[in-house]
Amino acid sequence: MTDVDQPASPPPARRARRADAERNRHAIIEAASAVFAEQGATVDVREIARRSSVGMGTLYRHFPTKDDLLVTVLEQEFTSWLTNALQTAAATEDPWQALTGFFEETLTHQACNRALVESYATQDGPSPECAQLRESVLGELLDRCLDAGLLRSDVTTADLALLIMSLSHVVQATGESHPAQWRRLLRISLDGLSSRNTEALPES
Amino acid sequence: MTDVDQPASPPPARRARRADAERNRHAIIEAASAVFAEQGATVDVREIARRSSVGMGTLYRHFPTKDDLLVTVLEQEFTSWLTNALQTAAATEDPWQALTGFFEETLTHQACNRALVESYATQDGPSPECAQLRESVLGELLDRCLDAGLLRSDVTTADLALLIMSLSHVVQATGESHPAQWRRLLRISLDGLSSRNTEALPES
Amino acid sequence: MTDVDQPASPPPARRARRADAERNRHAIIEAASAVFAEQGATVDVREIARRSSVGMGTLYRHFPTKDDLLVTVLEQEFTSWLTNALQTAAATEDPWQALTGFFEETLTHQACNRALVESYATQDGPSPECAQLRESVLGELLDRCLDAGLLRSDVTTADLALLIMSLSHVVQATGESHPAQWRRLLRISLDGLSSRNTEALPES
Amino acid sequence: MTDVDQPASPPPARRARRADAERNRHAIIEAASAVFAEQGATVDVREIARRSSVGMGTLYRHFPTKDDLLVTVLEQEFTSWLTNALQTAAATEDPWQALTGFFEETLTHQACNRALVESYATQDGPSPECAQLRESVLGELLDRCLDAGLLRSDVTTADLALLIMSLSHVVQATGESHPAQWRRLLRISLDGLSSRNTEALPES
DNA sequence: AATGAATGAGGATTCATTCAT
DNA sequence: TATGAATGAATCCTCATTCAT
Repeated sequence: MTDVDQPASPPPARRARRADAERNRHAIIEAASAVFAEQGATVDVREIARRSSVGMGTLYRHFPTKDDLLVTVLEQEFTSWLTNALQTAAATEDPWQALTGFFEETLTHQACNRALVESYATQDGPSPECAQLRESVLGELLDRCLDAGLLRSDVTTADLALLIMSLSHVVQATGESHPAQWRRLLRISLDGLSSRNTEALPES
Repeated sequence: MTDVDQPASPPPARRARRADAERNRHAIIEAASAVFAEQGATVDVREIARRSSVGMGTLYRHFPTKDDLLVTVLEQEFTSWLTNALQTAAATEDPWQALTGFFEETLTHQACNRALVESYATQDGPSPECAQLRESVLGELLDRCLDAGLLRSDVTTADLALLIMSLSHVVQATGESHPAQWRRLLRISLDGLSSRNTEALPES
Repeated sequence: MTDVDQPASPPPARRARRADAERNRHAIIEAASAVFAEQGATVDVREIARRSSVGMGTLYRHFPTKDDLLVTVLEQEFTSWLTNALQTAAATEDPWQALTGFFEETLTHQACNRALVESYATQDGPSPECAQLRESVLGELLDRCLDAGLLRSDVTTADLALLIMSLSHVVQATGESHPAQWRRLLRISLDGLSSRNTEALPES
Repeated sequence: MTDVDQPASPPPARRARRADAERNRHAIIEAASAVFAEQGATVDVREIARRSSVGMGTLYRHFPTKDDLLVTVLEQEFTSWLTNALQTAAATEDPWQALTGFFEETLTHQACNRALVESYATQDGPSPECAQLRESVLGELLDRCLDAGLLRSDVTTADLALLIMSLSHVVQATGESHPAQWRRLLRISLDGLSSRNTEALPES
């Protein structure tokens, strides 16, 4: 009776293989994530293979190109970042606090990720999906603040995105030597966004 | 006495060599400056040799390392930038105008210089001398504004330097697609610096 | 006795396995045949596995080496070619017609088979059996023509075999751009074989 | 008096360098020629570098691509082959003898050159210039024979070119084991070309 | 002092074959 | 027995730097 609907006790070999491969894939992404973060996007692919204890062939089976791997890693980092941020923001009642917290957390996290920050240079995110997700997160945060009259009325999500990008570079540059310095810049920027400033921003 | 004013008929070979060498050095720096600006610090050294119409040997005689050349170029760009900025600032009566003008000009100029902006990532200037020079320029601008009560009283030159760095990245990233976007960020940042914001900045 | 005609309700696993294996083997050969023909002997083995819907392991269980597979495919193609040719020839009364028909058909068929034509480069057939079979087919055709006094008396089967080989390369090289060109060369060669030419061929 | 117009006794360094580089270039081509001939176009570039006692960089300085090197080698071999053939043909009074001799020599030479023969598979010569040159040599030989009424009147240079190609493969395949066999095929083909055969060739 | 050719260690990617499930 | 993931040596090409002339 209790066995009804229970899938076959010894899981099919197919599954097992898949699980192993999936584990490898994860190991690769994990290693790549770490290595890219530490050394930037120019690292030797072999370093990633080594760290994930995987042969070159395996790596290239999962990611046909170094760049594919990089994009995958960045997408994942982006997504997890934004997903977390969304939850945290949703859990925060005060709109201003939500916005501030989002910046704090974002910058704290991206501090030591070279590849992530590098990626800002060429695009505005690793993929359209990520850009879209970021757009919606920023839109949410922005709207709440705007509705509460806390921000200049003409601030856009693009402004916020660029703010993150530029402050990320600050975090990266000062991280080791002056780990707290970027918070001053953040404060300055946030103060500049506040509705206390009434003059219109220039057209983009 | 008799030698005075005698331009030796066969001009001293030494001097000629020197002049030649100096000309070469200049050509290399000029070319490197352009190439680094266009393509970033990763360009092939041969491209620089080609553009300066100089052999590799000559290039390496003047600059024992690619990095030496890069540093020299950056130093020069830094210096000329800051020197000009100093003059312009001195010629501007209004302290606030001096500060904003400085940012405007700086960012406009560095927009298309990839290597220069890249260089912010690793250090806060190519050399201590440059850092010192920047320090004094920023100090000058800052002090005038502080004296006039235009800025938050706890803003530092380090803050200003990082602001330039962060906005430079914005300029670089948006330059092609949205050439005017960075001015919005600049306005936001400057507003955030103004003494209208009374709260103290966090300790660095 | 009682067992006769009884299709054992649970069909013997052994036999089923065998049948499956045989089916796989066929699928592999079929796919390999197509792929080798299209792309030559250098194709990735994975392409063959893919096209035969079989895993790499299965493929390598049946053929321990890529080359084994290639040889098997070539043997089969050789055999079927020669078997057909033998039948056609037997059904053709006129000896000369039989010979020319053989060449026509052979070359038409091998036109698009890259691996087959490539294979001529290294050996004179994929296996001794094939060589033997070809020998007998060519011998048959040759003898009938010789008996009828249609060919130079010192033409050998080796000559005919090499003629096929050489014309196959022509077919391959001109197939796409000048699909009819090889028939000119064939005519020339056949005319050169005819007994109209009385001079002896050089010793090999 | 005798010194007038004499270039500077010690040849300028520039020349020396050039000469050395030229020597290297020649060494590379020589080595590549040998290696390609022996092992075909798929050899490792390093083997060529090794045999020419040159670093990889030097090789790639002279030939930006493995294929460039191959093409250069083939062009050179083609050109020298055809140039020689042209001279020999011009020195041969009898048109038929000229044609025969051309085939003999050509096939004897290309016997052991794998890459050269391979090259026929994809194109009809390494470059348009070579094709043109071959066209003119073959045209010359052909016309003389046609004028003398020795060949079928509808034989074309394209027929001759394909004949060379196809017989080259024969030479290659039989070279080691039956070094004289190809001459039989050659004789057969030439006999097939002779005006003794009056039937028209099929349209191409 | 100038030239530019030479060097060779890397770096990304492929593919025949093996092996755990 | 079938599967397809894993392996890693091999391959083409680049580029900072050195060196003979």
